[in-house]
Amino acid sequence: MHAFDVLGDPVRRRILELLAEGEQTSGAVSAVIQEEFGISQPAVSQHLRVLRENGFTAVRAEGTRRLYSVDSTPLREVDVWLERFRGFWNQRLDALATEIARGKRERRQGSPGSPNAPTGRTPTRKEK
Amino acid sequence: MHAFDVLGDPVRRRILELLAEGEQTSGAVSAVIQEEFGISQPAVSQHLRVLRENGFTAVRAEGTRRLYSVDSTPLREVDVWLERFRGFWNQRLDALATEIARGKRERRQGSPGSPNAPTGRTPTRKEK
DNA sequence: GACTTATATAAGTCTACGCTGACATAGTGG
DNA sequence: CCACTATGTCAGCGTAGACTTATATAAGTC
Repeated sequence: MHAFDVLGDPVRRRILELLAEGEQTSGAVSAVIQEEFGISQPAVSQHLRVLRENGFTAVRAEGTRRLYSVDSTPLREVDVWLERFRGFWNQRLDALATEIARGKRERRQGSPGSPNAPTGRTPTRKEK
Repeated sequence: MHAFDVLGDPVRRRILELLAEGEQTSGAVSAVIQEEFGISQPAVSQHLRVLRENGFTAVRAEGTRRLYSVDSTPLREVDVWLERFRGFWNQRLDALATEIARGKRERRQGSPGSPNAPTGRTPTRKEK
């Protein structure tokens, strides 16, 4: 299974965002996700299992609790996949700089269209 | 719709890989995808539409043909999302360097486990 | 106009996946 | 031992999305 297949779900992405901030109990993760996405504890647990089984998280027991931490190794796969597109970004930035320089020289045109601002936070399923 | 939602499908990822190599006709893309994934022309066309409508590709007409090119802007969203995990990669590399140095000093241990090699090419749905 | 090629769209089918409620298992403390 | 908390697992359900076949539309040729 490819990393993108795992990350194709907004709940799992959100879980990883939460774990990126630091190790957390299953219950704490579940509380946030239940609140944000309006799904049940077993649903969250299933997502945790997908992440665990695909290497995105590590888990250790502490009494009755399970503490989950992120394992970012599989995310390298995403980064590697992105590599083929990074050249395009640089080209577009170069083109934009050229356009701005031309705009300053000519002093007649309106401002160029601003690039898309990426989403700051993953939208919840409720918002879709 | 988040970029990861679009990229959560292996066909769409493969299409983008093909387009990253250069502009192509719908038909050419379709031929490769049909061969690799064993799906029909309309199925490929539907995926192209998802990509188009979510800004991942640009299309221009040339006679009866449609030429598709990649627009990598939405992929920035993926890159930004990845940002929070990059620190972890560096930590692991630092830890690995330390481990190797320790290994050389002690001269008694086997070689440390090698990191996961990322997949070179996206697996096809047939292979799953 | 009739025909061809190119490919997008429409309408219907099917199943994988994400969900649920119930409950099993593990651990703790009195 | 019992009651409780924590959370993973089970079994079943519903639907979103990926698929199909049929065909509409666009462009070009003779």
